[in-house]
Amino acid sequence: MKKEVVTLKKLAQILNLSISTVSRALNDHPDISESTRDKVKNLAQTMQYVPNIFAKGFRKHRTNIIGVIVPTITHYFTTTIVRGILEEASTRGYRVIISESNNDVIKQTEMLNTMIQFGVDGILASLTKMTRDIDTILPTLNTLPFILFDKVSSKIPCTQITINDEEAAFNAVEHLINIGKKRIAIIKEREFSYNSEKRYAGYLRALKEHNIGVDEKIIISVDDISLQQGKRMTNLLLSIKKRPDAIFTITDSAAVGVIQTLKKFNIKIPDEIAVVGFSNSRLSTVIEPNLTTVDQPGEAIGKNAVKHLIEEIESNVDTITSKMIEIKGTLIIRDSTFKV
Amino acid sequence: MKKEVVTLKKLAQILNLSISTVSRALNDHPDISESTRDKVKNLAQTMQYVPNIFAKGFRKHRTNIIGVIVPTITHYFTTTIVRGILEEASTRGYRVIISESNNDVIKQTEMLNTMIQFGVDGILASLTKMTRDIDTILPTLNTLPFILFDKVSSKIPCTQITINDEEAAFNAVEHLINIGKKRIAIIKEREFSYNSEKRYAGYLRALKEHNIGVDEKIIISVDDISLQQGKRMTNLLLSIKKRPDAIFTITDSAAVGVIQTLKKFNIKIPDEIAVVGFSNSRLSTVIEPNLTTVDQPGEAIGKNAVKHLIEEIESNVDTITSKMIEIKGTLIIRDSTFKV
DNA sequence: TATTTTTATGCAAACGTTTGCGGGAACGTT
DNA sequence: AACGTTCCCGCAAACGTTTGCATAAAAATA
Repeated sequence: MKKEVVTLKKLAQILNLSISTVSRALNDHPDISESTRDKVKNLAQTMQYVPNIFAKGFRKHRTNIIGVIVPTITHYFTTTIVRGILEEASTRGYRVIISESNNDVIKQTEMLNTMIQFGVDGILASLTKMTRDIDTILPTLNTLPFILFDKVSSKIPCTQITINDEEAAFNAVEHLINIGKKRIAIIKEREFSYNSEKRYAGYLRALKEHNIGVDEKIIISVDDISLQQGKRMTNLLLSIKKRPDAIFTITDSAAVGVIQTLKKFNIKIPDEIAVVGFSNSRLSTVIEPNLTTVDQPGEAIGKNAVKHLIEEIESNVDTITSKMIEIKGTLIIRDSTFKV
Repeated sequence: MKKEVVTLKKLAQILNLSISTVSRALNDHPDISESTRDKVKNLAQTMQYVPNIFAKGFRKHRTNIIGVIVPTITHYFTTTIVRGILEEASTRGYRVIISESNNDVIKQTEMLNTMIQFGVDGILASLTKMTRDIDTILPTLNTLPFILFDKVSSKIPCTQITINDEEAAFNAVEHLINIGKKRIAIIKEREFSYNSEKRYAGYLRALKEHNIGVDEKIIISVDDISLQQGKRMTNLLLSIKKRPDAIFTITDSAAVGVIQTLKKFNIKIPDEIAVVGFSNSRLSTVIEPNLTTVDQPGEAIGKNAVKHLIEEIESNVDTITSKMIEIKGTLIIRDSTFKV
């Protein structure tokens, strides 16, 4: 069960060198001659020396671990981001510990704290819906490198990585206009959701640039966007006098709910009502008609987030200028808006 | 930027005690009087003392981190397991580092090694498809606590946690028989997949117990089961003389492919051909007709895995008897097999 | 050759914690 | 009064690394 553990001391004894020399040799310290460096490295290799991470972290106050907090780990889009994070972190020699806040602010702050006291080198977070509670985040900002991704908040001064929500939504709505739709409803979340607001802004801009009036009646805000809400809100939209001829939802799953209830009422998609979602989740090619949606490059977001976080971690300057980085999402046109 | 860090030494100075007394007080050592214990704990509380995890891990050879390796993190079912793992680990005071092997054996062993040398207390793994390469796993078995979940292998002597694949598949196929199907095809993976084999066994047992002959022609094995493979194999099944009247796929996404191509040929589901999947993924209620499938309690699997791993970690006996734990999956009957 | 500079190495402290051991004080027992 | 226990607590070593400083040997310079 017990393996003989190889330490610097052991290597030093065998080579008749001091511990410090061995340490420096392995770390490519310039003071060490090439010959001894090689000798040391060779022995380390053959004896399978692995540095004790704890002694190391203990000395250098570095753990090479980054913490990741996401609201919901079961969302497909989130997992693609996580994949990007894991990959980039791994190639850069960092480990990743993950927590799921379940959209619970209390949990989220707990996680922040345990991660910090645990000693992560930096934190990557996608926020809970209740971003109003930014006070719970702010203290960590000047404790360690901290970067937001996907679900971000403009009120928190740190670098943030998102997709170009506004622009992507603009493109989506413009596409609806281009196919002749004039009365475009939107199903979005309430003000607290950063992404939702951005997409809403894109929606508004598209209408404005094409001289289409805004009708509050077909702007639906829900607390918790979901497939079920998509269904309910569609019922609501169908009940008003002047029905919309297109529905843009800020989420694929809501769009699925929309389509399902439209079909229930035998409403032709896209002729009578077109539907656009957001995310390009796996559902979008399974629902019929296939859903026009915005593909979000999750892996790219994850990789970028890690890249910037590690830059902050490894830079020794104190003041870091926060950057806002937008990764481009692309509109994917399918049958829910475009009849072949 | 720099926070004054509170250490045992600092507490000791303030209280006029020795470092060791403070340490023991915080760890509830019986040698310490109640009064000083309280004093120490109070001060620690107010000064927000947090133990340096590295000094601690360095001393005790414990990290309170468990490593998790999964083949694909974007699968919904996997994420539900991960959710269970995260939750259970968190409540038990463990952190979780995750890696994704992408079904690459080389990567998988690399990850095992980096996790071990990093110092995790134990590892939870769901295997790559190529479980034939168990040699890459065996060495870690007597290095540290190791438990398999979901994608396991009977050839590896360690405790394993799965759902009751055989039984669940049996139930699924029996259900098909009960609704009058007599010629039931199966789309499965090749022999290397443990889950697939188990489900296949359940399929065979159901046929046998109901005196239905086995026809090799409608037993389809593929290397890499997926939606596309579901489509292709359905085409193949439709091309043979005596068509099946039901198709059981060991995966939901393959079942979706099956349904999509059946619909393309205007084959009535379930009247002409019924379809059953496995997983109860989100797709199963979006595809039409809704898919009959087996719900797998991912969270329960994750929690159980963590529970047993931590038991192994914290038990000090050397010899651990491996257990095989099966979590029950339940058949969910929907429109793809049952006409309302 | 004497002196300075360069090169290569070793010594020892430090990081924050845990823990075996030793011992003083208080108490109870003869 | 002398002894043995029990109860608390402190000393100091140890874990494996890194690193500032010192220093011996070699090389370069005068």
